[in-house]
Amino acid sequence: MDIKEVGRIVIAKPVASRPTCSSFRSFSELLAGAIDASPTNVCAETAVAAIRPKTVRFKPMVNHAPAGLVSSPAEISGTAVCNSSDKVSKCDSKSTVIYKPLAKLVSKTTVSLLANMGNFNTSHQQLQPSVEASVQHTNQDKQNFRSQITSNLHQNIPSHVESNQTVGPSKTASQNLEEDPKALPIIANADRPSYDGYNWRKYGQKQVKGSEYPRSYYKCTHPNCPVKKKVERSLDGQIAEIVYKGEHNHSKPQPPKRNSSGTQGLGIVSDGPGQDANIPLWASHNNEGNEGRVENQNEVGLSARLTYQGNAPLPYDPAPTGVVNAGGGTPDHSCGISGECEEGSKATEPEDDEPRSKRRKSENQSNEAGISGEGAQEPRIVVQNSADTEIMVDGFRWRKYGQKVVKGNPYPRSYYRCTSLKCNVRKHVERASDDPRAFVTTYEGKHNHEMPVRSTNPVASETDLQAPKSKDKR
DNA sequence: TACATTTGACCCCCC
DNA sequence: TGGGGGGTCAAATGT
Repeated sequence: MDIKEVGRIVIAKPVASRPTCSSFRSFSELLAGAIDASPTNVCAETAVAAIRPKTVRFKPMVNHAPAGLVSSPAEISGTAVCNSSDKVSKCDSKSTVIYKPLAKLVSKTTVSLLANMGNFNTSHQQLQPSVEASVQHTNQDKQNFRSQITSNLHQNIPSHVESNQTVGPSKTASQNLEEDPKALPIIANADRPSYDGYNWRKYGQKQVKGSEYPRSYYKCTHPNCPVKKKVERSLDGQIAEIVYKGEHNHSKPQPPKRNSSGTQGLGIVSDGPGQDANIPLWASHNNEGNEGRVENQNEVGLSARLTYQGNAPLPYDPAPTGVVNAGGGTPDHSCGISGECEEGSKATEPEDDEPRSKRRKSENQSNEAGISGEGAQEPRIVVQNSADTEIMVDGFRWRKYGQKVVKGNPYPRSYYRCTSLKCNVRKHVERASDDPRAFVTTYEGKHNHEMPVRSTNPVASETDLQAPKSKDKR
């Protein structure tokens, strides 16, 4: 334990003063002692990094995937110990800290998210397996809902990795870690892929009326790409809604390629630029920049939603089944993850490209509120396809147990419940009555379990997740 | 030094 | 037509 303590100190405070402790041994030694099983070499390297007096920024550390995610001292403390290859599960994303000795901006939300992500593997060694798994999974998903897989292979790759429970991300998704690009180390260089697979630059933030939290505005960093998105947070600081505007005129940025060592590409930057946001990649794999609305449940119990304004279908959230087939902008979205193509066809309608920014938002909000109210009433549900629909969205598995046309909305509302035992979380998804392009998902309850698939944890972009900053910053 | 983020101010749209 | 609010710009600031 002592050793552990020592290691903690070193990592957390890579200051020159540290060596004063007479009892200190070299970091590598300590590590070696603490971790018998782990390869000494690795430890040594880690130690060096930790001790390095100067602050090492996350960006460079692309290889250490979850690095940015963890910043809490506790996590940090675990880093040294965790490097042992055998203790992957325990180490999780903590190792990240090593690269970020300094306290970085991590919102409470992020912290909680991270906590939820406890299982998320952090060290690249550990990650590698899971990452690959994720990638494979991703590819599979793609195949499931994409016809143009070949051309777009890169698009989904980042998604899963990123996808960690964000928000919410959320970034939510969030991812979740979508929000603070800075905190989200991986892949966060010039290109900061968010959970939706694209790179965003924040160009504005504004306090919106009626919202306690600021709305963040992002632009796709791809040259000449007109796509923008705005991320809103709910009262609890979680990403509540992400609205995309415009269509990407390019494919998703090539995700960092993982070399044989599997070090690269581990990082997932939440949209937020993350942060954004936070919508989990998995949820947005198909989010090819189009407009539509998706939602991400970064935080359990959170009612977050993702909206696309424009032609684009909403690929990522299977719930809005209709989205997938939307003929609009992105032709490549064949069927949703859930494979509910049929439903999609029902719900799908030709969508205009006309951006409806401002008004749309307020309208959607009102719709959402209305929806929530109805949901509470437990409307009679007509069960359809109850057996065949088990989908994974936002990192959780959902089973569709009903669909119903509710009053005031010509579009059917689909009801889903979490497939996890003992979990009573439910959600329903429907198109906004006044805007078929918008999907509103309402969650009820909180998950009492972790995400079934770690690799898909949404990571919210740090930026979006951050608590509203006071203007005194300057 | 370069780049990203922050944030006050301005512009535009809708009611 | 004016006011309010959302969206964007761009200088300042941070990393």
